[in-house]
Amino acid sequence: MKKVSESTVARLSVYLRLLSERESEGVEMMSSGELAKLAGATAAQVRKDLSAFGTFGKRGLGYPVAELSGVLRSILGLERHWRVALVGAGRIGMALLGYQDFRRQGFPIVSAFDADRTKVGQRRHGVTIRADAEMERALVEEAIEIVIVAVPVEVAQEVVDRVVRSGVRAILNFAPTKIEVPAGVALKNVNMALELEALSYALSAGRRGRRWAAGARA
Amino acid sequence: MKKVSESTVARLSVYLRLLSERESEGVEMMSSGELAKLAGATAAQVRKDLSAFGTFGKRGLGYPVAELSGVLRSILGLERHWRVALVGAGRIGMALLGYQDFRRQGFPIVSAFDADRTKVGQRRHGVTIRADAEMERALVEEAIEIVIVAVPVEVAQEVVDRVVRSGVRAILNFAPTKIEVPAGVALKNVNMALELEALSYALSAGRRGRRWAAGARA
DNA sequence: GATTGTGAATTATTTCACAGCT
DNA sequence: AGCTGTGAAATAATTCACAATC
Repeated sequence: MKKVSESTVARLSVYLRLLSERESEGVEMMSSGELAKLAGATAAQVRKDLSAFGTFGKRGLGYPVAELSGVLRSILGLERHWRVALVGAGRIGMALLGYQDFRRQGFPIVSAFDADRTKVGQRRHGVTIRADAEMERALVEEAIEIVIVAVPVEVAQEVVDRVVRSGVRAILNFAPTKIEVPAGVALKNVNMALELEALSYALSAGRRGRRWAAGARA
Repeated sequence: MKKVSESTVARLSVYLRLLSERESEGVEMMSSGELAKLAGATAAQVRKDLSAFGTFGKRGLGYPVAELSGVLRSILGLERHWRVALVGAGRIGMALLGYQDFRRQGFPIVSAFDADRTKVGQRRHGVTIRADAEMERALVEEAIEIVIVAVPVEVAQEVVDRVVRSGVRAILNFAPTKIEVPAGVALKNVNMALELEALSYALSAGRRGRRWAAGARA
């Protein structure tokens, strides 16, 4: 089994989305070229990405759409649901709580916590917000597997440390700050400020007449 | 002027945040090593990143914090405010409207649009939501420079096309789909589903005993 | 003595190109 | 004939290592 880069994993998600669409349209086979075109990649890249996990295509024909969807779903661990908890029920947290797509895609938010007394006890989208102090116990008892951290920058690292100590091994962080996690814990960041700044750079660099990469990391 | 990769630009944002913090604490000089440690990079990388834009350090001493902050702010185009509009006032869009940090960081959302009749006319966080049909004209008249697209996947490309035709050259897309923009238009994506799937992959791969990159793209 | 700036070396990622199936 | 799977080649990103400078 080869080592797999983060960009490869990101592309697999994209491929899966496209394959699922086509599958529901009744398409049965798809070539690496077609898939690449839709995904904004090259045919060779599609094949290399897949080749890290096995050989799924039929030479001369392409890939069986339904089968490959299944394989990708399995590789990405999307055949099951993951129990997700939310820490921090501010504006972003609340919006995520209401975002039904997460549930549909296999990431139901089953618990939510906040340090703000006035928020505790409120029920939102089927989840009752509980006190921050109850977090550790609940994460363990409810077998939470992924935690979404949407707390202010100042407390983000501290909250992550507590989450990690509770045995959670996957964290999605929305706080715009560098978070440290021990090896064996997966961390992903969503940093909107960073993306806006990259746009600001592109606009400024453009005006200065410098060429820049119009980034398309999906 | 060397070409600058997207990851370099992302790191510049991180450096700037750290430098600003230290600056407010009264720190005057900082070495590439210190900065790297805080940023989760290497000293050489910090120096390489900066060297693409000029030479700002003093050998034997490090970098003057205040000066370098200023330089980075200038490089990233953060010395000015950018006029931002929001298209799509659903859960995510509304949350972004209320997110005061954007305003504070120089990205005030000055206009918002939605196709939903019932939302039009509502005032939220100082911005009145207007009809989708008014978008093109408003983007031009109000000299909007960055548009945040938070509409459903099905209409995202279409909305982006309209935005681009209105002369906007920077787009932050929240719809989890591949968006095409012409050269000269900067596009950044925030795709929470993708990040969750990467976490799912990491958890699954971990269980399978495969090593994986616990990605820390900030 | 410490730290920068930067070519050279290394490592990672992407693309090429073609033998091998269907 | 068409398309995959994959080594080899090309390109990109990162790290090394050291002369230059403060």
